Amino acid sequence: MGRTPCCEKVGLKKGPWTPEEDHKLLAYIDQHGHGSWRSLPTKAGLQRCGKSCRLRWTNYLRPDIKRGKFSLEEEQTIIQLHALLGNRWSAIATHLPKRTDNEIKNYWNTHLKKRLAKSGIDPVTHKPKTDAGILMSNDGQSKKNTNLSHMAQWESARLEAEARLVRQSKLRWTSPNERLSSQAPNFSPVASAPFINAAAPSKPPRCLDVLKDWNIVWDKPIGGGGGRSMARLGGNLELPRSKISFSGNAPRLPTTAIGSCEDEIVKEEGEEDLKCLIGNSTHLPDFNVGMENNPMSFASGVHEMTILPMEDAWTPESLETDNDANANSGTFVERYTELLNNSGNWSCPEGGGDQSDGDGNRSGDVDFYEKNKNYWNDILDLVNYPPANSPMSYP
DNA sequence: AAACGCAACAACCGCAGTCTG
DNA sequence: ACAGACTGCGGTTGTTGCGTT
Repeated sequence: MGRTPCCEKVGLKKGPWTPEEDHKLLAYIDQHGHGSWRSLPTKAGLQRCGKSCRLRWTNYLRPDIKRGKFSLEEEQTIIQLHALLGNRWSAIATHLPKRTDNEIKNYWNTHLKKRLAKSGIDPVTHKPKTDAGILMSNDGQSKKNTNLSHMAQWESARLEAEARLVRQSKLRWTSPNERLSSQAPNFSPVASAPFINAAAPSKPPRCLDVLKDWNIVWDKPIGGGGGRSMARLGGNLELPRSKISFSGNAPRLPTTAIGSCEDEIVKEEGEEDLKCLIGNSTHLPDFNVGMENNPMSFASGVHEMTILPMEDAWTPESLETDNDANANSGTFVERYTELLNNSGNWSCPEGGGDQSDGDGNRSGDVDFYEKNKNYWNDILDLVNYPPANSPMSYP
């Protein structure tokens, strides 16, 4: 289907906005609201197309925009969310109050991406560059290869999950009941989806579906290989694992160790922190999904996965102790920063601190779970109770 | 002081999804 | 159901300012 241009290009001004133009636009919107962007320029006396006005307003003139240097917390959030969401700037922006997607995108492209690259981390995949052997320790080539391989698998799982998410997201919103459910106050769409309500009417699920999908996909071992021996991702994280019965064609990936931040060589300012952040960014929770007993089998991916009542994923104590009380307190950044600060035992470990052997036998399982449980409870709170309109909770 | 290169940021472009008549 | 309008989004480009030579 052909599209007409958004506006008549002839005679319209392009390029940087002048203060006079800004003033006109501000004054008009202040008085009338923006209404239809197409008709706005004419009404406001601007020789601009509506799209240009909208962008100027959205990215620059809006009163609720914070400008200036990004804080460390904001940088952390961007990196973490970028690892999680990729170049979904609008989604990332919803968790950075008063920052626009355009600003975040620019900051990423001009600052963070370069810093990651200098740290030997591929800013696209958030994994060590393949030529970054120097970043690895002397533990041996096999470990290096394993780590890199696992990171690649992780990324593959992530992409796979996102692709399926996109394909199937529409299916989630087809029935009137679903639409009604989505209107429940203080519930993100994912949290208020009808199947969730049916399964757990009093509590939203504890899991961002993408995260769940990643874990489920990633968690399932392939071809034996010792099974799901390690859940340590990026840093020194190992997580309690779930057992999932696939009835469909969910992708199966091997599970091995992944690199930690222990092997850094580059030590420029901020880079160590960045590497650790990346390590954390791939720390995804594992959910005790309990598929064996769930009548809704894993037919084909995200859609089915979202059926699961995620209360099952956590211990009763975790449900009782941390979530509801804290679910909506504090901004995402505040809580995320606190989260990072409180997760030092895996965020950038000295010497790696591998919690698992290669055969899937782990020492200190319970302790580790107890230590990290709150971390993941918190992070799930963050994704389950996003700011209004947050795509973290589904479009 | 001028020229050049680079970084940072604003703005544009075009695609895709949604809305509406 | 369809077409056009509208909007959101991400990639890319253009401009500007600053530092270096």
